[in-house]
Amino acid sequence: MLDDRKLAVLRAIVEDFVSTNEPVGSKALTDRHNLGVSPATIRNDMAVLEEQGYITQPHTSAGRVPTDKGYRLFVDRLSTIKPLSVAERRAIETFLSGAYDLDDVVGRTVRLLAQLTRQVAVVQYPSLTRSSVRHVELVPVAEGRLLLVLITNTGRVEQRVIDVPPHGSGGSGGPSAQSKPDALSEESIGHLRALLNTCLDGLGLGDVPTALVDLPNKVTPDERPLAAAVLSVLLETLVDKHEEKIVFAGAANLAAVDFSQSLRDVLVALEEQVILMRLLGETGDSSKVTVRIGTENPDLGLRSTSVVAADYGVGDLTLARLGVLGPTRMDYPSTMGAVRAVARYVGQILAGS
Amino acid sequence: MLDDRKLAVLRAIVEDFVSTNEPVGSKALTDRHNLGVSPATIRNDMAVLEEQGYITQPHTSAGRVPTDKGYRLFVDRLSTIKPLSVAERRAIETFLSGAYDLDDVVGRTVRLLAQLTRQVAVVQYPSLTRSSVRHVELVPVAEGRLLLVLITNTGRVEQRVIDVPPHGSGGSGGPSAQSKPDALSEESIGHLRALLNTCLDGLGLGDVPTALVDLPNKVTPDERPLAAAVLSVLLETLVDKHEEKIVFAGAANLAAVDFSQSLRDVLVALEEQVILMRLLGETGDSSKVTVRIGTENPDLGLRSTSVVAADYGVGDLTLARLGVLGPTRMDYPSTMGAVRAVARYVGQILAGS
DNA sequence: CTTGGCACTCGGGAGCAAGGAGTGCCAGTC
DNA sequence: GACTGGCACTCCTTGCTCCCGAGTGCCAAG
Repeated sequence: MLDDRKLAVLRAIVEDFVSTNEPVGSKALTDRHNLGVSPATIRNDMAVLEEQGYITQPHTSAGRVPTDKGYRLFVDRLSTIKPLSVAERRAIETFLSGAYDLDDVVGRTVRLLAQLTRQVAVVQYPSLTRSSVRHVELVPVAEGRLLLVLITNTGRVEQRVIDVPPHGSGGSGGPSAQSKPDALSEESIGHLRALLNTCLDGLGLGDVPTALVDLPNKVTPDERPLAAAVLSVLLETLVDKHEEKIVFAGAANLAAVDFSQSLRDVLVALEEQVILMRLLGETGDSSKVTVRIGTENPDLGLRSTSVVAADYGVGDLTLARLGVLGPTRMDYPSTMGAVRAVARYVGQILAGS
Repeated sequence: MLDDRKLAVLRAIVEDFVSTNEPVGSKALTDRHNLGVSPATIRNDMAVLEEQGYITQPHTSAGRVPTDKGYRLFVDRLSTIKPLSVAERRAIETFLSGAYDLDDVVGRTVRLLAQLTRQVAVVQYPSLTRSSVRHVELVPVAEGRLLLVLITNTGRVEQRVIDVPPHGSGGSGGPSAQSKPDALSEESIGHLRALLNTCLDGLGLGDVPTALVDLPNKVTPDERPLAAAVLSVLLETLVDKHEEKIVFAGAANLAAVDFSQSLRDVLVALEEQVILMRLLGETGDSSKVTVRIGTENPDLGLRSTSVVAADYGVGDLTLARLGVLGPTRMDYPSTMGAVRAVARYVGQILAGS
């Protein structure tokens, strides 16, 4: 259906259009690529490509522009991911290895990716649900107040304040709870802390609720209100934070491209966590870069943008996704190379810290 | 120099131009405001205002537009801050009181302010240097690794990983350090934790370094490497985090305004922490809303934007600044009202948690 | 199947005229 | 002396036509 030369023509059209941002005509094609045939022949090929929906012309008497379908074919069959230069790799490595906590890793990653691709970068925080408990800490901060700190193996630290009722109030408090004036004694807290850590150490966050159902039965009646309060906040933390955090950088790069009128839509999408999540898409084949082109995106306002994304994680464990958002008219091979490289390095950094 | 009527004319010009975004002429003025005089009189007044530099005309035969100087006079003498409606106040209160940690407070605040003003909101995280230590926690997370958690009275939580050399290595290690196989025993950590907390509790962060200079002398020789490692990381944390974090939201609102060509400059500024810091400006009179108009801004790319900012804090203590960035053609009274209100509520929320 | 030639189609830019908004100025009035 | 109506003037904006050029589609010939 499409012989080799027609594919070569399509590839040439995509490459030329990406670099010049102008509809490309048959003459320009034969000039810039030595295809060995005359413009007239190219015209015939282009007519076929247009009929099949791979290219289109903005108006009669203008050159051709790839359609989403054309870009798709280009990405799938006509191009290979372009690896980064040695200098770029080294820059990534040194830049990322200077980070000292998770916020910093994510922040540096997103800025790096934006600068590397000259587009908008998006990075999702490592998922809570896929990581496991490394440590739980309880810290008294004031009268009747505790701070719960949850540390995961991915370096994420969650903190929440717990209000502990003075004593006797609440639902299931036994009569003996009133015998002691203060249930927040150092011993009670220490006991509970030890208990939590032995119960939960190394456990996946998804398994925490089941592991803790009978926690109140494992403590003395005195400590029961405290345990109940801690338990409820802990579970709440796991649920609340399930909605994952996501950040972006490089919005200024959008202004460089000519985004017709939809720039506003893109900015709106960037500020809506939910939309961004959907854009990055589901976790796919690990270590595979995925591309969503134009109308393949779930969002209506982003009809003319593409998303290049990949999973990242440590070892076999996928933690989250990161990617790049730009115009459909994008240098896919380079962008895919940058995304893949950054995803790998982030995994390494997270594994090392 | 400028009689009352001329001031009224200037006020009317600013108000009309803000709402219509079109140069305003003498006819339109007499139609929309009953100034009690004819267009011809207004024209004379406008000629004077223009001569003095308060207004200008884009081209002959167009209406007048306020200059930065004109806006300045308007803000300083011709307008009063417009308080929010009851419904708006209530919305702020309920929206902010749902927050559960500092990140969430700041995140909600910036989104709220952006939505309220329909512009770009900027919020600086509460300054570390101005807050005080509420608690220090040490948590062993792995062989030879500790997590240091620093909790401040403003709800900020800083965490850093500490690598503790196994034993004997490092500079000042005495020979006796080798007698014990593991300096990270529970007792050592507990001891150091207690020591840190008694030394630092309630101390301003700026005073931490001096309070800790002789920490190594207060512990047993065994614990000295540990203490030194913790100390150095703690001090480093205070220094590093001095460069304060700042976030923005509402970039999509920029697309609504017609920002000539400088949209890119604005986006660049928003992504540069340093520039944003400078824009918000120095802490001024507490509880006073400050306005920077157009060229009064330090940044060249923001010649046509204004910044409305205010301090926020708990009680008399100023913690940081927040504000709004928009075109010079902005509804100053309403924006100032929103900024002031949000700053107050954030203070209350921070005081309560 | 490829090629050169040729007529055709549009979009974009230049040039021009009409329309309109707004000003500045002047002489007259209260 | 301050305000007002009138009037000429400026210059932006809009709509229009015309022309040019890039690029195509088709056809007949190699």
